[in-house]
Amino acid sequence: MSSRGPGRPRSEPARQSVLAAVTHLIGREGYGRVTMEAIAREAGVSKQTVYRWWPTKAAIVLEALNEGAAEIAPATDTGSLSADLRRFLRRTVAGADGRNARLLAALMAAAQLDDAFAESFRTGFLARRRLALRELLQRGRDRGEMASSADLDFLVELAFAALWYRILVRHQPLGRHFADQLADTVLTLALTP
Amino acid sequence: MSSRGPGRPRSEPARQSVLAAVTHLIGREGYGRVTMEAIAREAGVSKQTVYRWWPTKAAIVLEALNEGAAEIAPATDTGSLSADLRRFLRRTVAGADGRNARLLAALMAAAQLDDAFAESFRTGFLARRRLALRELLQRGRDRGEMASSADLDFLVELAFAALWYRILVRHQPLGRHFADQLADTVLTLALTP
Amino acid sequence: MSSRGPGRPRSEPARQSVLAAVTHLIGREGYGRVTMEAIAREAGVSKQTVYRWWPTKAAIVLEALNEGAAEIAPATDTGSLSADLRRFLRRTVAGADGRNARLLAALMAAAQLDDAFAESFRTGFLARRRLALRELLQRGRDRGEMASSADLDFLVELAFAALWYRILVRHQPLGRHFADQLADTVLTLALTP
Amino acid sequence: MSSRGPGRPRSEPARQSVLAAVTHLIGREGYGRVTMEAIAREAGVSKQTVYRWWPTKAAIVLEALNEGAAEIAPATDTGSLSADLRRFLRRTVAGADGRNARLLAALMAAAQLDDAFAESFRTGFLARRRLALRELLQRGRDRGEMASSADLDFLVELAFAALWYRILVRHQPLGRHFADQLADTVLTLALTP
DNA sequence: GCGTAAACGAGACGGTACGTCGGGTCTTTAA
DNA sequence: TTAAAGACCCGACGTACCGTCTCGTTTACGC
Repeated sequence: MSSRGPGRPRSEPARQSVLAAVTHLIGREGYGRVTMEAIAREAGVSKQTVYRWWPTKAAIVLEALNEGAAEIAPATDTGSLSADLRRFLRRTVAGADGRNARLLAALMAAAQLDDAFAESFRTGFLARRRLALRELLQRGRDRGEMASSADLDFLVELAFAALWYRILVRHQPLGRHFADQLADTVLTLALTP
Repeated sequence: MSSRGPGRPRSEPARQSVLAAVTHLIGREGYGRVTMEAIAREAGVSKQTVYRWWPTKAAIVLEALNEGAAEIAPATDTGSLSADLRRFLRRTVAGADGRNARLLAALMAAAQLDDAFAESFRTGFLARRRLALRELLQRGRDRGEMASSADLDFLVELAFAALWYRILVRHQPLGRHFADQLADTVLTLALTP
Repeated sequence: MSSRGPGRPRSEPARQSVLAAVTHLIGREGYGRVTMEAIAREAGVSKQTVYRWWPTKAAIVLEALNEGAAEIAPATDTGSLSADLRRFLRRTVAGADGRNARLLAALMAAAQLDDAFAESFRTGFLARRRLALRELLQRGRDRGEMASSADLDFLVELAFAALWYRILVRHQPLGRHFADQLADTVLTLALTP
Repeated sequence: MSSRGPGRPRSEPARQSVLAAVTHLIGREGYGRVTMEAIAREAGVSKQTVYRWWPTKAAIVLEALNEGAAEIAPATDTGSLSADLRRFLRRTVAGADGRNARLLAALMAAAQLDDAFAESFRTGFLARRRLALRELLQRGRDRGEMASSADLDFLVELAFAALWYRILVRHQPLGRHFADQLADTVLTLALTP
């Protein structure tokens, strides 16, 4: 059933130690100073094995981020827009803190340097996260908790923009207070005609 | 007064052709694919001359951006918060469009890769622009055009966050409509207690 | 009798297609540009199968050479030193021409690069061929067709040296004329006290 | 006069330490086990510098050989064919002994693996050495010390063939005795009609 | 004017990392 | 047990840029 044809199967330990290595190295050196060579060395894996499975450094980081769970905060439906929003943003902000902040910043930087990666990052990562929040807001609008004239896409963009600005500029902390402030802001705008 | 001691003076043509080269190359290849080597070649200048005057690629881009004018939009005082805000954001958004968008995105990416540059970018570029907008809002508050409880720093952050998100993600255009939408948003939040 | 124990028997077609592949590839690319990888690919055989039966590229070439017949020219005894010599050298020169020249040159090159192979090549290939000619000369001496002071080993060495020089340097053709010229030379020296 | 234009001049120490490194490494490891990487490392020179000046390993060896003096034995004219021949072959054999034997064998091997190098080796190294001996023999013939029917090219080929065979096969030593034996042989053949 | 001195172009230098290739080995499924 | 397939670790390949270092040359200034 799980037969995968002939040939030596891919080494799962190798895969995981590469992901661990990239996370560790970026935390220690910063994305820009991490090389494919160093990743392979740190992971105890040959360069060839790295290149066999990932085309670029950014692709490894992306997989490491997805692996570390922190999947998109599931928009559990509490029945209240306000509560849903608070919960979603708290989870999202928490997931972008600490070690992950470095990885996320690195990905956004990589997207500016590599057009091919930018495309996959935009549609495969950013857009999916925007969509999750948009559906949350849509539910609120369907329940009549929002001015019908509200521009949902703009509100979603505003929330993620604020989050990314703190990730990239790092002049203010990411925390519960920030998440709640953001939720209040979105709610205020949603209710204003 | 203009005495600069003995020795051959710095070549202004060389300086300008480096700035032109970096702008041209980033537009054509993208920041990540541009090398110091290529900049010198394209500018018809020796590598040494480049390194004599700029420590990093990012420093050249920063100077090219300042050179191309587009200084911080001067917050001319019209007497009305609404009008000031509209004017400021329209100018700022316009200055971040087109060719400059690539340069700005490159700078933000460089800041993620190089901690030393990040510091100077944060305090010398981003903070100064935030300050300009903050003073504009402060004037409005002093004139009583705003709820006294409004969090000015947060509003400023929100405006620039939205701008940077579009610069970096490029999923929606930067334009007059976006600037006005942003101005309206800030104003709404400023008036809501 | 032909029982070779349990298990799948060695594939004769695989063996032959490896030998054919190595001959074909060396003719097309030259020994140095042929890789084990390419041999396996060209032969339609897995790399493991190649390594299971031959330790090195040179070993394959050596087997290919022996396979292609051209065993040591048998020193048929005509009763005359002159005729024996002529016949032996004509056959030997002919066997070193054309496609085999490339293979022989490759073997001599491999012997310079790999000491282990050099040893087996020296004693298992070169020495056996020298011995064949030496015995031919010895028969002539026993029959009194040669000055008793003649240094047989030196004459043998001279003949093969001339042959190998043409194989390796390729500035003059290998042919019947060359073989006869060589035979005359050896005979002249054998007769001169 | 010796002006070499602008730019940093080539480093003579670097050049010489590369030549020394290649000689040392080949003596220690054998030509086949020496890599460009190891040459650069041993010479304390960057790989780029090696590749800037020599296209292949063989080219370095060739230059090292010419550098180590041992230029073609100058065919000083003693007035006697026999004496000239003896002197020439003694010098030539001596120059092919010891450390140089490894280098020469390596060059001949490289010529079998790389067609481009083969060409330059054949015409730039081997042919020039054959020519020197040919001129020596020609002088002898002009003085009437040789049968007029003698095939000079064949005699030259025979002498160098014998030398190369010992270099490559290494079954007998290169020494004064061998050189004299060779001289006697050539002389005998030159005198026999 | 004439020397001093800095900036300039050219380009070689020691390095580091790139992305690829091939070497041998190992691990799977199929015959 | 052998075979095909193909992943594995390893190390070298030849190239691209890095930032630095000589060179010879040019262009100001101050004596």
